[in-house]
Amino acid sequence: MNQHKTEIKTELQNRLARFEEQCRAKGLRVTQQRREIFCAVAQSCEHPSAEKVFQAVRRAMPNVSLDTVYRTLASLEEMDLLMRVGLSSKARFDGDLRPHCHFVCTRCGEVYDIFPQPGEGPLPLPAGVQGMGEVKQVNLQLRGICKKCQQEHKA
Amino acid sequence: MNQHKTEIKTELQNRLARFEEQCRAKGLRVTQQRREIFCAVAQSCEHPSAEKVFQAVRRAMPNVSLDTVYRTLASLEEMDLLMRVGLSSKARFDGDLRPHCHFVCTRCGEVYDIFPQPGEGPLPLPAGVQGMGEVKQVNLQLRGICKKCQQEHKA
DNA sequence: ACTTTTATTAGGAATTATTATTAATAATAT
DNA sequence: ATATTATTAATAATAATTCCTAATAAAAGT
Repeated sequence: MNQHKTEIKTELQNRLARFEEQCRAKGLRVTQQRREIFCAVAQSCEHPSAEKVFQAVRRAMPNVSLDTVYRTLASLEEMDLLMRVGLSSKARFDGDLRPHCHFVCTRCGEVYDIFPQPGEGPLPLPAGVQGMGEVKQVNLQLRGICKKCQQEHKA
Repeated sequence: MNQHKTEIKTELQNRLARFEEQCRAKGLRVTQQRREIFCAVAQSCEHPSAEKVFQAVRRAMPNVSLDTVYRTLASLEEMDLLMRVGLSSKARFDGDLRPHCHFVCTRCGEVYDIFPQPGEGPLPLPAGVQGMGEVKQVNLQLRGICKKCQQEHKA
C-alpha cells in the first residue's frame, strides 16, 4: 500500500474507510450486509426509502432481509454515516400557520415550536432553489436532544 | 349580529370562519366532523398525531372513525388550514452529509437536493433555539410543486 | 318544511411501513 | 483453528395509513 495508491482512492472508498472506522469505534462488526447497505445509500443520489435500499442490496445479496436493512439504516444514522430526511414514523400536525420552525428531540420525539424573536426577519431561502419549482412552504427543522432529555440522561 | 359582536370574536372563531370559507371555496361540505377535527388541531399546541386528534375528537363525537380523521387532516392540509410537520409516511435516507437542503415535491414525492451556491454561507439558526437543547442537525425543507409536475399539470 | 342529490361518513377489512422473536450464521478475539 | 457473541434471515407481530361499501347527512331545489 504505497502513497500513490492512497491518493487516488475514490470518494466511495474514503467513505467506506470512514464507515469501517466508525463501526470499530462503536464496537460494531463490519459485516457484508452493513457494507452493502451503506454503499447503496452512499452511491445513490435519489434519497431512497428503506424498501429501495432493500431492492438495491438484494441484487448483490439475494438473501438480505428487510429487517436487516431497517436495523442497519438506523445504526448508520446513529453513527452519523447517513441522515434521515424528514421526520420518522408517524405524521404530526400543526394548526399554527404563522412562520416558525421546529426543534425535534430525537430521544423523546417531542416537537417544540421556535418562533422568531422580535426584530428577527424571515428565513433567507437558499439561492439554489431558483428554477426548481414553486415553493409553497418553508420548513426548518432542528434536530437534537431537548433540555429535558439531557437532564434525565445525566441522572 | 352587530358590529361589536364581530369585533370580540375569538381567534378560534376567526379561524373557524376561515375554515368554512375555504371549504365552500373548494366545494367541500362543512360537516360536523370536519369542524371538530379542525378545532382539535387549531386548539392544540402539541403537534398532535392523527391518533391524538382522533382521541380528542372522540370525546365530542364518540363515533367518528379514524379514517375520517386521516381523510380530513389531508384535506385540511390541502386547503392550507394546517400543516404537516416533517415528511409524510415512509422514511427517506440521504448518504450525502455535506450541508444542503431539500426541495420536496408535494405532488410526486420527489426529493431534490439544494446545495449552497459559491459564496453562500451556512444557514443562520433562529435565535429562539437557545436554551432548547443541543442541536445536532439542521434540516431545511422547502415544499412545493417541482418543475416537472408543473409542466405535466399544464398539459 | 320536504325531497332529491350526492358528498361524506362509520365500520371494518386491507395494505403498507416498521419492529420484534428466535434459531442459525459469521465476524472478531483468543 | 476455535470459541465467543454480535448479527442475520425468516417470519410473525405491530403500528400507521388507506380502501371499500352501505348508510347518513349537507346543500340545493321545490
